[in-house]
Amino acid sequence: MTVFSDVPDPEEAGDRAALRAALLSWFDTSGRDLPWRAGMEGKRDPYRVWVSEILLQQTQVARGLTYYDRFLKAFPTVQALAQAPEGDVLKAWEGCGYYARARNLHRAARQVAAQGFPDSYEGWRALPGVGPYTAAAVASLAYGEARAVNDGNVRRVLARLYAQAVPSEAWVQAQADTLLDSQRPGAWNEALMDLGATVCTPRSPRCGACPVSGHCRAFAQGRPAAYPAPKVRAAVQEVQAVAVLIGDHIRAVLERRTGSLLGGLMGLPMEVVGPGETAEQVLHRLCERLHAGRTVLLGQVSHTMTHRRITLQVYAAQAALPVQSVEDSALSRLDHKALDLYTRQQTSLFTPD
DNA sequence: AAGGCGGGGAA
DNA sequence: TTCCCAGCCTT
Repeated sequence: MTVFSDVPDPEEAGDRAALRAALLSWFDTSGRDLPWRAGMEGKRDPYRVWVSEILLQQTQVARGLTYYDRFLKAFPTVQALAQAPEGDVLKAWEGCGYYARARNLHRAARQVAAQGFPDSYEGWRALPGVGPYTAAAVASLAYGEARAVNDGNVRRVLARLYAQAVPSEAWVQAQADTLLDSQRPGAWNEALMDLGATVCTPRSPRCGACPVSGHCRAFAQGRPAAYPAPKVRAAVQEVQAVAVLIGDHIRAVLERRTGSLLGGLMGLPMEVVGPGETAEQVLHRLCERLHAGRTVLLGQVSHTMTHRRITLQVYAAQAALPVQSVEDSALSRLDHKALDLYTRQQTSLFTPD
């Protein structure tokens, strides 16, 4: 069937070739200059590419830049990372979130230090913390393997090119595989992601600056921002908790958190207020466990973590327990907020309202 | 297939 | 506020 209008058909082979050429040409002149992109195309340093990809999972590039520099200064090679204690690795990651990334990266570095770097998608995929996206990124960028990445940028760009409101993971991967430029897989993957991050942005895409708007169905429809449809997200859960500060904001009693939430980090002794419980009861339980006495309320802090909003009552207490250096420990933002109350409390003693 | 996992930027 | 960010792992 012949189409007489000038509506683009990005699923046609000739159009795909033109689209590849246009996007790669744009990338060669307008791609981002990022520190982990040093080295020859398709032959980058696997360690640096790997670290950057883990850091950038669910983390914007602007933020990743700071941590990349900090992390590589602390652990310049995979051997240095493998030999470091986990606490040091988490300290370098402190504030970046999703701390399982750091712990998995550390575990994987110990495997790589012993066995060498994998040299294929499948080999990378077997390392902890390396999923389909990261394996494809490292394989294409450091080894020149023809693997298409599928991340949030790729999903959005492809959803718009094909006007697909609800693109499934399988659909995105299939389109990305078909569109991949097998001659320059690394550059192609970066080009698609750069386009998504700088031009084909979520809220207000800059279609006037887009090198492939002529191939885009969403643009032809005049409503690029309608694709993809927003994802349904779980409601934020309210959580009440109680913590005690034994010591001060420099040295305090800290416990290692276990489980999936903030697991591996250190923090103030803390307990959640369960249903049907009062904060007073939880404080009492906490003090019994620590053999602590003489509590005084320091204040309250709140902290939102995507899926839950934590309201924390913080009490100063005294107990015969060893304190640790706050500066040398990896703490969550929530614990730093709680520790900040100590400084405010001291100040207010001298400058009452 | 769905939910959990941090913290912050942009609109 | 809302939505999203170079995703991965567990259930």
